[in-house]
Amino acid sequence: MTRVTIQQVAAAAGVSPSTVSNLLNGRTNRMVPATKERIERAIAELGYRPNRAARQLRTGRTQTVGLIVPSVGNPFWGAFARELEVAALAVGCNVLLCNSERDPDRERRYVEELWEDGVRGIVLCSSLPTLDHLADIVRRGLRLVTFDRPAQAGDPEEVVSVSINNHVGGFLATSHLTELGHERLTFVSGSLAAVNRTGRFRGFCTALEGADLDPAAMPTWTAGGGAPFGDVEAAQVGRQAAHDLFSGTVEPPTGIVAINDMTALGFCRGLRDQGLHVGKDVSVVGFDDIILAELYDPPLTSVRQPISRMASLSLEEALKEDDREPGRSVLLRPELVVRDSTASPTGATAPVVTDEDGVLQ
Amino acid sequence: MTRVTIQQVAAAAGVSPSTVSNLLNGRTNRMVPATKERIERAIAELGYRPNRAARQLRTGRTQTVGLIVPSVGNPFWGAFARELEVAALAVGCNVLLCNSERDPDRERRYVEELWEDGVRGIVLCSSLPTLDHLADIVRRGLRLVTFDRPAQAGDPEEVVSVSINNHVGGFLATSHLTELGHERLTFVSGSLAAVNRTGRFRGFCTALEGADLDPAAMPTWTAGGGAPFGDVEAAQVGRQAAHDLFSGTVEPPTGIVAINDMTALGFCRGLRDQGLHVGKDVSVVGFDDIILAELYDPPLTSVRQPISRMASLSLEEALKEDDREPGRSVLLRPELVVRDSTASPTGATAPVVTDEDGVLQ
DNA sequence: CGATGCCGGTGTAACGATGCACTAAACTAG
DNA sequence: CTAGTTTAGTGCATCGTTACACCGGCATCG
Repeated sequence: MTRVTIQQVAAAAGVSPSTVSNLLNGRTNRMVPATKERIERAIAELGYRPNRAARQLRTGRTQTVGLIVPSVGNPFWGAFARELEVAALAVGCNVLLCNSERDPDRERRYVEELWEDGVRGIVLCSSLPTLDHLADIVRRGLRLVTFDRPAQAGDPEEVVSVSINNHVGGFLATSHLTELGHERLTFVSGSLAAVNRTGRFRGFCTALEGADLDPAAMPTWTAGGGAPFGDVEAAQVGRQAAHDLFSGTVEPPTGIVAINDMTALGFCRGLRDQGLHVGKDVSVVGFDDIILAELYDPPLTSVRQPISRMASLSLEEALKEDDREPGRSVLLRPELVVRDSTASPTGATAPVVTDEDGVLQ
Repeated sequence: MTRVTIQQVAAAAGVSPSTVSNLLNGRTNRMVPATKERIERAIAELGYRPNRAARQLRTGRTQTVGLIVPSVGNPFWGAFARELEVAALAVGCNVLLCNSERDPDRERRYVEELWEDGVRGIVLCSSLPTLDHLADIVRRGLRLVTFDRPAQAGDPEEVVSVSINNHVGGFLATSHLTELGHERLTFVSGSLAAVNRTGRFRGFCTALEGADLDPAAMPTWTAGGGAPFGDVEAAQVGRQAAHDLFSGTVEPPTGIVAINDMTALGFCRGLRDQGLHVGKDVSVVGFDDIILAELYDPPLTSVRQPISRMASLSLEEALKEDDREPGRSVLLRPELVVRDSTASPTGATAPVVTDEDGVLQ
């Protein structure tokens, strides 16, 4: 019931608390092996566990990293959070999870709070175009890693970013469709001025141009500026898009590139609302390759993010103490996973199916 | 950069640190309004924020609750985590999230760690049949709330539980199918000896009996005892089940009740693998009503858990200080959401069948 | 041989907030 | 007017750990 303190251990081992502390902090070179062993035995026998609060009070440090995601209700972020925790556990860290709901105020509040709580670093999944609202905290020494948001021109240079190459991702998704013969494509995303969105859209345009198609001639769609859709509501965006694009007078597209899988799935749902069939009437490519992409009917073609690798990298950067390499930006290459939601616009050809396990542990 | 301390505030307000502390802890009756105001102004001007570590070291308490879920990679748990955070935020609490991956060791380690870190309470999402591995910690004063796991006979009496009435849920799902005219039903779940599973299965049986059907005569399926499927792999379970049930020599069921939506979706995927159509050839009912149930094609009929309400309740119980009402068990009523994955068994006759005799119960 | 350096380890003052025990002043009652 | 009580606020020890400064003893060296 009463917690064991370092003094009790010291007493039991016949040394001073300082020596126990030295052992605990890896300064074993300052003691003879026999002493080390005595202390270790005492620790084991008494079941001693250092008191974190005391430790933190003294050092100002924690073994915790903060993770701020738009919403763990979104399977992509849930999966990422899980991977980050796995990585953290492996190096004895804790993850403190926060949902920003893409609210800049909330995001800032969380960053401040985490910083005040002395986290070692923060992995921030934000797509805000600027980090101005965090600049001062970063300057004061916060170790910040942005995920899924490549470094931008105006960012504080101390910030490190980890993300996929969105341009390539958008390109892969789009050229897959053009290669299948599609000539009328639409890029579907929420109205959020998200950074990853512009990259993906640029890739979309590049691929179109490569296929001698004019991006400007494509039917376009963006969420109405009004409601700033959250991450869980991403599906709503897609559904709305399908309704708008296929119920108007304008000739609808035959292929869709969605900003993420939730939006893509929502879009598929919207098509169904109107009796249209994904992979036959319309081809849809998603982004992220969440676990549900493969389960969907039809299984969704998607651009996969190497989530596990990205989680380790993010953690690593968030924990780095000194050898700061400011402005470092890690861009990983995404991979297109072709499934059944895409086909030639004739609807006749059956595409290749790549079935891979998406999960690890 | 240097953090503001309570002393600096005290100096600025011309009082002693004790008085500031008194204000901070709501003991405002011990000071004259003018003083209170002066202190408040000083706090605002200096931007003072109490140091949590120091506070915790002194008091032994936190404003944190622990949440242990099988895996936030699973959308159901992701959604729940999000709701709990919303509830916590409203009362100024933090949530420390941990993924147990349904590993009892990991679960125990997390509980211990959280307890040592002084969390105010823990919301544990475990379906383990016994809580013996946590009994001693609970006796030592841990405020433990189990979610999605109704109280069991051998549980420590201090434990409070919040969950839906699984028996009712299983009953609703199943009687929906029998009312549609289905007479051959199978209950699909992983092999985990999860508590919610038995409740749901009992509801399944009750409903069958109510429709004059014999549970024992139903084609059964349970995951092979070997691999203990995790939560993210729940979909695999369903897919496997579909393969087994519809590729053998035994006459397959026309209706399925799955232990949760992920399994249900996996099952649908498995049906598709064999060219069968959900809602036509086979009816499928899921459990949880995750956001993707509605997006699926066809939209999935599912038993909805009132997740938001359950989150507030869980938090409330986890934070309660004194007025313990031991062994309290809150059972909420689930609700059936009928969508397109269920219909009358008019469909064509099913293929031939094999037998994978897993045993239910 | 005295000085120097190193090894193995200890003493102690914090880190920042809390809350009990205490008190000076003001007020109340008899 | 004195004793008792309330009001408004203070002093100080303390939570458990850390890290810097220090120290005695022994080996080495010029």
